[in-house]
Amino acid sequence: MASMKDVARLAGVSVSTVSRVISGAMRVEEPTKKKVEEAIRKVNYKPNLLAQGLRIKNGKMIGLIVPEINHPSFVNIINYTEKYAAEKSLNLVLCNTYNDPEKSANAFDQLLRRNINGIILSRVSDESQVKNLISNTNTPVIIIDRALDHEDVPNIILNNYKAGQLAAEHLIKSGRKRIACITGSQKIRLVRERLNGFRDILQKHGIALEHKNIFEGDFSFKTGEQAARFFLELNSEIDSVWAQSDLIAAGLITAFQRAGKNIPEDISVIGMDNITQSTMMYPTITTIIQPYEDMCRKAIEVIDTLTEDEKLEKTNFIFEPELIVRESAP
Amino acid sequence: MASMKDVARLAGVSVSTVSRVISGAMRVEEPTKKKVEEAIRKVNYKPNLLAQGLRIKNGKMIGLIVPEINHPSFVNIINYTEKYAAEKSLNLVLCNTYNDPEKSANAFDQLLRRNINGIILSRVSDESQVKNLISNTNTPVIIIDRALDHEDVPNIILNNYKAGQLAAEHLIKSGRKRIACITGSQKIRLVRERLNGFRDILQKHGIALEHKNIFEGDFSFKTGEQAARFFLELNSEIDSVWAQSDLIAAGLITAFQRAGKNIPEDISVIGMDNITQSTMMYPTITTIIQPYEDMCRKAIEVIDTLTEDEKLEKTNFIFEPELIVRESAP
DNA sequence: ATGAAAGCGCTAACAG
DNA sequence: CTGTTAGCGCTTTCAT
Repeated sequence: MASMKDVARLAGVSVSTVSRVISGAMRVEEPTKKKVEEAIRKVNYKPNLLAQGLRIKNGKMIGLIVPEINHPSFVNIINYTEKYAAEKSLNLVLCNTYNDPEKSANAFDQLLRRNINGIILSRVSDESQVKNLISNTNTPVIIIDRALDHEDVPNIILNNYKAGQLAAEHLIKSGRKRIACITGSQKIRLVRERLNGFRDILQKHGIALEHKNIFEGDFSFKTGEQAARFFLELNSEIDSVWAQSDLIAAGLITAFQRAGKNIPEDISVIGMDNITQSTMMYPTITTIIQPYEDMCRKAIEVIDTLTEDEKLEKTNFIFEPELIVRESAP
Repeated sequence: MASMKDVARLAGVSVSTVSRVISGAMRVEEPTKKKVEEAIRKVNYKPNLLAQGLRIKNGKMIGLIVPEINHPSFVNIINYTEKYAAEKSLNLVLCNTYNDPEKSANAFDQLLRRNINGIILSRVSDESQVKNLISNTNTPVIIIDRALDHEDVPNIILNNYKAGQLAAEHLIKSGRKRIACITGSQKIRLVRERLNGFRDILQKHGIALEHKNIFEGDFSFKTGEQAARFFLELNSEIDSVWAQSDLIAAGLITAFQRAGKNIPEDISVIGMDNITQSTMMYPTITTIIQPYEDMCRKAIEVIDTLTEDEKLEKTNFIFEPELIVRESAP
């Protein structure tokens, strides 16, 4: 790869002149500019990003740390983060932590050592540890998809209470009465918020969300299967379920079908996340959209303004969910 | 972030000494070594990777270029590539091209400008363009999941002919006679190879793969739906199908179910790829495994030995597929 | 065994 | 407007 020196020699100017025509910031005489540009073209010169990054302390990359790659929600986040990073000519470096605090710390370190522009943390599991990592640096860090009680750290989250409300309203509107809910771990704040929104709307319509109709698991397909088995064995008379993730919903639906139930006739199911898979089933899954694309765009945007040393007017960004009606709960 | 200079000052030695104790290559007196190590710990020093990368011309990263992120096969590749890269302390930088040649070229450039250790290209669409990109550099480039007729470029591929054979053998063994196949674009070599393997085995058992029972599309869910509609309208009497991707298989199955067909009783379906989703359906999809994990591990391994300036004994790595029997074709 | 000095490729004063 | 110089943080001769 050609370096700036090569270009300078070929154009008969100094490296600083080359640097100037590239940056475009300072004025350069037309003729010299032309010479330099031609030399650049001739040797197909592209500035070395490591040298540049070292010098200006800006690696032109953004780091994305997720606990799991092969999971539809994170795939969305990865996809959109890459998209909007690329739009700003930032490369995406992707780190998987497998929920392991040591791997998280490592990833964090590695990124900082690359003069990274900013780090996006997705679904961090251990709140205290994150605080530790973050406090050691002034590199922009932003949390997406899970709120953190920590001033200064920008949070990009969904209005999860509203999500629960949307689900409940739809079930009620379609005449369902014996309603169940399958949640992720209730240690997670957003899980409780979703549940509260769901319960409040039901209550408002005089329907109680019975304790035995709340099944707590994680956001996985397996949880959906387990929940279905649980309700079947209980001979529970539920006529509808809200699953707090589409993966849970998929697990539920297939397990119910296997047991001979018809979805949505016997039991209607609403999911959440609008993962790609939710349109690739029979029935397709009625779900609540998380506007991942908007959220990721905002994340990149925030990092960008923070990189320019500008202040952020606010540090919490809340996005609104939306219901999509499909076959599993018409 | 503390720099080497800070450590040196604190330990009362020169930067070169610090560098030496870190690299561990050269001998350093015990006492000085101790002092340096303590200083490192005290300021929590970590070498800056840009400076290091610039100096030794080794960015300690590997680049992965895919045409699409939100696709189960690529998710697998991303996942495993990250895993084995991380094991060697290499960061993964992920680039999405959307099958756009210009974006591909850009991604390629950006990576090279980062003194990247190696580039993994997945499912490149335009062969000629890739050759162009590759010939301009001596950075290791390896192609995964699609063969390229280009000496010097290591290829990591599946034995696709064998995959077709496995599918055919299973359908025949389970007594199916009126057999169909849904393929990706037959411009792609691996598609033709799969088809050949499939056809050859059928022929060997005296079963013809009729032309009207071959449906050509792409590897998508939509193709599966279209194919199902095609066979239904034709009132075709097929009793089994091999879909060249699980996504196609999923499209087929749901579309057939919607039309009242039972899978596998009426029509049995084999897919390919073993995507996560294939176990999350009812019925679960019988499929052909691509050993993505092994393939990605090999990719990293190849880049690693090429980075060490060692020669490669061979440049083509062929992996063997495996049949997994599940519900859709017992 | 250790330090001084050069240089990776770039940017940013500072002169002129 | 342009060239010279210093320096980002590191590794690697080259001396000692």
